[in-house]
Amino acid sequence: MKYLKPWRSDGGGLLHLTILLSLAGLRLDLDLDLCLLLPPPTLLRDELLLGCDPTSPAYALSPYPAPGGWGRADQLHPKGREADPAAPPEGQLLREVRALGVPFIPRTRVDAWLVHRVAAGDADGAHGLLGAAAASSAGGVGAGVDGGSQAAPGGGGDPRASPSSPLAARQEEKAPAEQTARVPDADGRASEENEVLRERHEAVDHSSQHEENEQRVSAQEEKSLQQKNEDENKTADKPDWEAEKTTESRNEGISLGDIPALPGSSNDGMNSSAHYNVNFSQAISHDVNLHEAMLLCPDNTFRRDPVVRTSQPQEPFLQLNSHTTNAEQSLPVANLTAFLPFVDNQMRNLTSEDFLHDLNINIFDEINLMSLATGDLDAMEVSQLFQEPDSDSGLSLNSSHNSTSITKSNTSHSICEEGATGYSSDPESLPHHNLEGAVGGNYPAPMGHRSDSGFCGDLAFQHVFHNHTYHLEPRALESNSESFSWPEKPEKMSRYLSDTERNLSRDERRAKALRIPFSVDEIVRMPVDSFNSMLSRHYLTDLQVSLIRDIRRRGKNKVAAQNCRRRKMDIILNLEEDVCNLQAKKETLKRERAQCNKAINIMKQKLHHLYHDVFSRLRDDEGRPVNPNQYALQYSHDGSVLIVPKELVTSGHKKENRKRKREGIEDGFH
DNA sequence: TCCCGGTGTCATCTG
DNA sequence: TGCAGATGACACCGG
Repeated sequence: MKYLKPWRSDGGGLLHLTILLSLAGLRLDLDLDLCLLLPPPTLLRDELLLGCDPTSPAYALSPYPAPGGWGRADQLHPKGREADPAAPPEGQLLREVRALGVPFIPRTRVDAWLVHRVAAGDADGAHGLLGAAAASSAGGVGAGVDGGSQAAPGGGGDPRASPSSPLAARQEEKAPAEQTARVPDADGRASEENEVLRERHEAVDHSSQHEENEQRVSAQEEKSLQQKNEDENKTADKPDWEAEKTTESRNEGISLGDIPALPGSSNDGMNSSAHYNVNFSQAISHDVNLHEAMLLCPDNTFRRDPVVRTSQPQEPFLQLNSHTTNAEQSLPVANLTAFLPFVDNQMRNLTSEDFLHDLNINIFDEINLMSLATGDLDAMEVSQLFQEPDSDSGLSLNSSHNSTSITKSNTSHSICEEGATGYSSDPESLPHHNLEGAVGGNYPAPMGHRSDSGFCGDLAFQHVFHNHTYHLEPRALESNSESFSWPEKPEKMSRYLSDTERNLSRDERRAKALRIPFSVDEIVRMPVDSFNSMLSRHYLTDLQVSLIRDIRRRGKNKVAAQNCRRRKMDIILNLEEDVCNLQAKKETLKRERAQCNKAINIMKQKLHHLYHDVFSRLRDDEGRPVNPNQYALQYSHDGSVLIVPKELVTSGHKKENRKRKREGIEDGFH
C-alpha cells in the first residue's frame, strides 16, 4: 500500500512535472500504476533525500505540511495504461523515443508515450495525460493541488498558467538567452511551448537556489514502488539500459538520495535515486539546492528550522568540505563536482556562506571571510583567531549564552547585564582583561561555560565573544568613565568566575579589575580623614575614585546594615528575655499571694476561736452568759475592750465587710 | 515549586 | 548643611 502526498498547492508540482517531461531535464518516471509523480525539483533537494516512504520516520519530520492528507496511490491514479488507447506498442514506442534523440530512457510505456507525444510536438496531449494524472491525484486526496488546476486548463496543464509566480517571472527574465538547447520539435506550437518550458526549467536551474528557499512554501513528495517499471525495463534494449544504469549509478552517487547518506547511514533503498531515475548529467538541476543538501544532518533530518540549522551545520560543513577537496572519493559531493564544475564553485561558496550564516552573521565582522570563502581557513588559523593577544577572553567567555549574547553584543554597544559583550566598562566584566594588567594578556579562559559541543563550534563562538570586546583598554575605560555604569546585577557573573575569583566579593573583583591600590577592607575601615587624604595623595582616575567611594559607601552601609540587624536581633533577644523574666516573676508573685491568703485564713480561724472563747467567759450583770449573736467585741483606740450590741457594730462595719467580700471574690479569680 | 532566613544594596531618615 | 550612621524595603541566593 502506497500513499501519496499531494504536491503543494502552488502549482509547482505539475509545472515541474511538465518541465521534466517536456525537456528531459529530469527523467520522468511516471508509473501510473503506482501513481508516482515526480515531485517538483525543489523537492528533490530535501525530500528525495529521504526517500519517499511516507511511512518512514523521516517523513514525519517533513517540514512540508500535507494539506490534503494522504491518499492511497491505487485510488489516485487514472487508468494508467488505458489513459491513451492510441499509444503504440511498447517496443515501437521506445524505438521512436530513442529515434527522437531524447536523452533519457523511459522506463514505462506511459513514460515513453508521453515523451513521444511531447517530442513529436503533441504537448497538449502529453499535458492532458499528465494533467489527468495530476488532477486525479489532487482530486483523489481532496487536496488543493492548485498546480494541477492551474497548469492544466482543460486538462492540459499549461505551465504558463501561473504567470504571477515568482518562478515564472524569473524564468521569463532568463528566457531569451537560453533558447538554443532545445529538444527537437516538429510542431511550432509544441516547440514554443517546450521552449518556454525549457526556459523555465533552466531558470529554475540557475537563478533560484537561494531565492526559492525563501519563496518555496512547503512541498510534498511521494514515494513509489518501481517493481513494475523494472519489469518493463527488462524488455528494453539492454545495452542502452546498462549504459543508462551506469550513468545513473554514477549519478546516483550524487543523487539526492545519497547526499545525506553520510558515512554510517544506511540506504534502505528508498532513498535511492533509482526510484526516480534522475539523469543528473543533464538534470541534476541545479534546482537541487546543494548547500542545503550539504547542511542536512547525517541522520536524514531535513528540517529547515533555523534553530536546528544553526545548531547543526558545522560538522556537516566540515565533512562536506573535505568531500569537496577529495573529489576522487565516491562521496556524493565529489561526484557532483566532477559532473558539474559550476556546482563545485557554487557549493563552495554556498557552503561557506551558509556555514558562516549558521554560526552567526556576526562572525563576519571578525573572521576573515575571504579565508573561509576560499577555503584557506584551517584549524590553526581558527585557533589563532581565538588566541589573538588583544582579544578579551575573560569578557567574552563570561557570556555563557552563546548566540543570544552574540546578538546582544552585535545589536548594541550598551552594557549588557551579563557584561559579556558589547562595550562595557564594567571591569568586572573584564576580569582577565584587567586582572592581568592589560587587555589581551594571555589569560587562560577560566570560564566554565565552554560547551561540550564541539571544538569548532566553541571556537566560533568564543571568537565572536573575543572580538566583541573591542580591544578596550583600561584607558579607554577611563575615558568613558563619564558614561560608566555597572551592570545591574553583576552578581550573576559569579557563576562564570573561577573558584579564586568566586571567593572575592563583587567590590573586590571590581577593585582588582581597576587596579585600585587599596584593599576593600582598608577603604571601608579607613577613617574619614585618612580616606580623604588617601584620595588626594594618590593619582586616581575618576572611575577609580568613584569606585572607591562606592566601595566605601557600600562597605559602610553593609557594616551598618549588619550592625543594624545585629542590634535588631539584640533588641528582639532582649525583649524575649524580658518576657521570660516577667513571666517568671509573675509566677513567683502568684505563689506568694497564695501563701498569704493561706496565712490569712489561718489567722481568721484563730480569731474566730478566740472570739468564741472570750464570749464564753463573759457574764452579764445577772451572771448569765453573753449571747455572741446579740453582742460583739469592739476594741477601742486606748486598748480597752467594750461589749457593744451588734446593731451598733453592724451599721459601722457593713461597708467594710462588703469591701472585704469584694476583695475576696477578686482574689478567687487569681 | 514555594518558603524562609541571610545578605547586600539602595533610598531615606536621624543625630 | 553636610555627613556618617541607622533603618526600611527590596532583590537575590541557597537551603
